[in-house]
Amino acid sequence: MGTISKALTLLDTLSLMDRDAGLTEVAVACGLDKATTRRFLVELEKHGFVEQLPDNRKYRLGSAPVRLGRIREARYPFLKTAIPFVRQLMEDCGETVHLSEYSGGRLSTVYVEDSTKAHRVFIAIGTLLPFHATASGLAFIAACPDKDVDAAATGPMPAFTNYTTCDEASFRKAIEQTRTDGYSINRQGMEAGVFSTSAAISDPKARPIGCITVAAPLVRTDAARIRQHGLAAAAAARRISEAFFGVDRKEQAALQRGRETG
Amino acid sequence: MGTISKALTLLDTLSLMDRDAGLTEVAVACGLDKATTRRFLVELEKHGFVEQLPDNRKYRLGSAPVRLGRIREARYPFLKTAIPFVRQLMEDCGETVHLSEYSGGRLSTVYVEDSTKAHRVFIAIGTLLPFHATASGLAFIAACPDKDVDAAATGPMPAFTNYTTCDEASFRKAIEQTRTDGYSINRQGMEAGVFSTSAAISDPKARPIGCITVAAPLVRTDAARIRQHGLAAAAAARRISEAFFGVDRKEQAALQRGRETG
DNA sequence: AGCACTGGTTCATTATTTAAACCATGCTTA
DNA sequence: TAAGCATGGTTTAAATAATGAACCAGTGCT
Repeated sequence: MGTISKALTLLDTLSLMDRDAGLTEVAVACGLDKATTRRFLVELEKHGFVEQLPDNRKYRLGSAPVRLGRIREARYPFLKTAIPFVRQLMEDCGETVHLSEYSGGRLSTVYVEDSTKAHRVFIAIGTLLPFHATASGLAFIAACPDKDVDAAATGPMPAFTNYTTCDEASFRKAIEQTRTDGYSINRQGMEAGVFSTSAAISDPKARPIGCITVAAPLVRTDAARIRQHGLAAAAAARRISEAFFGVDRKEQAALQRGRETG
Repeated sequence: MGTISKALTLLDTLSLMDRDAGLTEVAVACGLDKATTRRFLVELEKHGFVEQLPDNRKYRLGSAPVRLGRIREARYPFLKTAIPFVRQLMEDCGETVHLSEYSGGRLSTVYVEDSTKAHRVFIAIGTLLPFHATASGLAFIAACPDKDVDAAATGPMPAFTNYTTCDEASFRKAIEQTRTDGYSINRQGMEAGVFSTSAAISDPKARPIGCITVAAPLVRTDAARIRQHGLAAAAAARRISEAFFGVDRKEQAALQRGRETG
């Protein structure tokens, strides 16, 4: 593995830790040598991707990503575009809705709109969504070309609960179902007591870029309601796609013009 | 320079380009070999920091930073805390107000609240703010220990306009003035026709972490008004600091408790 | 067809990264 | 108070990965 990959993996691991971490702690979490870890941390810190607290010398995620993230959002406002629809879907369903984006080979949660109900599902931003064990993953993969389905189907499928689908046949069946329905369903595959439905958000060439997912406590769901959530999610996904790629095209054109004349 | 630094510099250059760039374009912009550049881009893409458009093979900033940025903000909500005060300051002054953060050895703009006036100052998110040529940089450095002032004072000071202060003596004088006033002033040092005032936002141990800056067209300013903006900025900075480090401490404590008991 | 550009790849050379052993310091405990 | 131990941080020869000149292949233009 290249050095850059290692460093970015370190950054990733650090970002998934739920508190500031010491040097050795980071080292063991990444399976790297202490000296190496430190060199990485120092270099990452120089660019603001990591910061070391002056008080206790612990490390944490720095603020450079928020700057870059803002730049990206300013040019390619996926979140900005999607958030209103996420909120709307949450209000329509009354359940926690989350938005995920595909990036770096993985699907991860980038925004959550919490249900206002007392009994609700909690999801942390940054959560990774395995393809086989979540509604989001299923919806995403189902929207991909068959070769990606095959890759996912033949990869490892760790079980997170007793309900996780871990064999290829069931997985492929779920994909088929998702493709015919237009939305995916996952029943307690990732977390016990949670029932999710999801729909992929795709670009104009039908390449998926992320998905929008409704996560409800099992006790509040039945087949009819799930179907309702699923259809609502699919509709929201379609609307986000239109809004996003609509404005994007216009903006691209405007930028282009600006560049050519100025 | 280490490989990681080079890669992050590439990422940085890419983020500062105002459109998607081809391989060779990126390579020359970074002063790297084409092969190296490509290796970097591929590795960065694997982690979502860069994405290659399938249509024209051009590269652009990826979405991983927005995920990491969201994680950071969820834990350490600097923007979330500061934005209301930025907005308030904009309304009070009627001028564009921007918020900057120190990270990776540089001060950069992370948020902008545009004035509602037709004739106003425009600032792009991600803009780098040199210490000697901007009100923000001055405010920040003035809030640092003397050794940092010395480092900045003896470094190179490129001129951006005819008004930029480029000599050590004037720079030090400006720092002194800033320290006594509690806010900094910069008159056309970065851009002709722009007059800015800024105040540093510091942590409880008086270490600055960023600043808040009012940028007005020269024609709308006079000494009294500038002073007014400066004092307002200083007050806003203080309030942000209180709000931020107030909630932060509480959250830290809550997290700590959660960790210990669970 | 030929040219001038792209994006992308190869491979011997070269430089960086690695990790074991090391030091220094602060905290806990005997 | 002193010893022990965990922590952050540093050094080194050995191992590994980065480098870049030369290369191929595709595309659009003359």
